[in-house]
Amino acid sequence: MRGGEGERLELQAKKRPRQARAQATFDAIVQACARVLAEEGYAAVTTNRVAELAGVSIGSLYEYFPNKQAIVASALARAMREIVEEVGASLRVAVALEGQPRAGIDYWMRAMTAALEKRGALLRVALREVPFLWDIPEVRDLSDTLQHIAQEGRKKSARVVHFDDPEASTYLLMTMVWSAILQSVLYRPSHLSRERLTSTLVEMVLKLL
Amino acid sequence: MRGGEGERLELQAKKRPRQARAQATFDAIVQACARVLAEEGYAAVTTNRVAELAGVSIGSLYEYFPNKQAIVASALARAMREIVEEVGASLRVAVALEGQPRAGIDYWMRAMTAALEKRGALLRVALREVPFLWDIPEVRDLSDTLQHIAQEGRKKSARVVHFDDPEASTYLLMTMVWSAILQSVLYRPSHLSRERLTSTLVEMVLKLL
DNA sequence: GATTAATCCGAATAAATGCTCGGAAACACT
DNA sequence: AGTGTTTCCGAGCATTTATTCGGATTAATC
Repeated sequence: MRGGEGERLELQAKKRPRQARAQATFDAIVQACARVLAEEGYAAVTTNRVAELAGVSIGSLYEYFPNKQAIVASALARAMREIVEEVGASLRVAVALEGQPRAGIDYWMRAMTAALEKRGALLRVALREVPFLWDIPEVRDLSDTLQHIAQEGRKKSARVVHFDDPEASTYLLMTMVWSAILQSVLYRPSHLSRERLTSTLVEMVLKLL
Repeated sequence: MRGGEGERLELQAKKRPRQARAQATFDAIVQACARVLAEEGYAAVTTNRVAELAGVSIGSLYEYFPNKQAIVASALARAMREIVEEVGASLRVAVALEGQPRAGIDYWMRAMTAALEKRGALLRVALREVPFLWDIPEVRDLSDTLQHIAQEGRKKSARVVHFDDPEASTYLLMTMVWSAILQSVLYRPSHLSRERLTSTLVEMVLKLL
């Protein structure tokens, strides 16, 4: 019942399922946890609720996870890996559109938006309510991973950021774009449509390159 | 003991302290709560802990607050009001520096950074761990308030954002700057100094105006 | 078919903690 | 000093909920 400070939490899954049946319950648990998180919030994630929704017994949870946090961590780590994969793939497409910078940037912005939008509810809860979020390796590394992706794109592209400090400006550009998209997904500003924001964002990025 | 979904939480203080003695305990409670939040995290905020640190009895807490959440809400609302005030004040200074846009932007960026930095630990916990954060009016309105401040600055200044959609681009610019600063305060990227980031940020903003 | 290992079950346990309530103490006002 | 109001106290109640454990059930292996 501790929170998110001193204690070292065990966030790894306990044991690998060996039989197919076991793999199914393992997945059911992780998936059920993700659903409760997204639909009911972190406070609703009780071990009993997750077990119930997964259709397994409470005892089975502790067969594969050392504690509640490890279940949540598994669910969130999975989502992060998916996001990184989608964002990375979209960058490769964008770079392939070398000839038309606007089209490339546009595609990339929209892909990032889609990747976050698809998991909006989950991300909202994760970022706002999960106390040990930043103890999850996949989350902690996300920022750096995105930086790598951005650097990679810059190197392969003809366009370059031309400011005094290329590293700092690349970092900032990526951070700003990512934050703006995330913000609009999480906060859902009512007076400005997503479409309007995206196209304006593309303009701004082009101007900064 | 509920979390952050369906239930309507009472986040207002219960009753106003009438005597000076009472005002002192009221303040002590709010301040103690802020300290526990910033130094030990939300999970450490138990009614007993706050009472202890405030040097009052547990019973006294419930004299002025209907529940635990109201105490946390009071502490955070106070911080938000202070931030808005500081950011607003710094904008007025920046606008007064009309002649030198670079100096004005620079001053403003640094003031925002300072305002957030000063409350870094508190903000980190608030944004990452407090489940009902967005039910607090002062927090919910923060984004809009910042938008107003930005619009105000734009109107009073000679420089204008020149993109197809002035409203969207102003919104995005403010969001991006705010997010980037907040991000760097919360995340503390080790490989890039605060100074480096700030000056680059100033460059970028100038380029977008 | 017998034996071993993996998986699943769920009532019971144990601990944490938000909050109440009856009464004592301090204060304001006459 | 007397009276009513405000403030303060803190042991105890009530509830929630993470986790255990002994044993039943099913699958793999010989």
